[in-house]
Amino acid sequence: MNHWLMKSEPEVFGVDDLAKSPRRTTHWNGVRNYQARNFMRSDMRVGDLAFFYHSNCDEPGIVGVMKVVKTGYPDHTAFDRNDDGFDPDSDLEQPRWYMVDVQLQRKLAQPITLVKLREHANRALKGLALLQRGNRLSVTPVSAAHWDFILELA
DNA sequence: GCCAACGTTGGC
DNA sequence: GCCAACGTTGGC
Repeated sequence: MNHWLMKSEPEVFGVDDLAKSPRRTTHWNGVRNYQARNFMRSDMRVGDLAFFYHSNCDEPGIVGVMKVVKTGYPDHTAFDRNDDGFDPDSDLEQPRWYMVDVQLQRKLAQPITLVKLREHANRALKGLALLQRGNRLSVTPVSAAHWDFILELA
């Protein structure tokens, strides 16, 4: 089983939105970066676990744990002219963008803030993609060791 | 294939 | 709102 970290801006779609979704499940649409897409399209498996990370907000950090419940399939919002993620170059026959379905397993009682994670950047969390200099990928892998360590911070 | 211009991300 | 980092675009 693989582990992941997936970013979302809480003002757009936060952990509370997921908690309120039917079956606490949503399709993770809107990823428009090839590397992040590749992770979703090719590497995510049903049963994989992912941290829900709030980005671009007052207190960036991990706020929940999700489970992948459906593997990669075409992101239909890329074909929606009225969607922010509309991509006129995406081809119905050969979709460019993919998404997965994720289900909220639990919302953390306390967020694990980016500040907190950074405290371990040079030791236990050395190499965590989220903490790499300049990293902007919205979907990144998390090693099993990092995953376990972060959960203990919760 | 190079690379300047441009747009986006996301922490601060 | 600022701006560093990075990805993409497109002219050459």
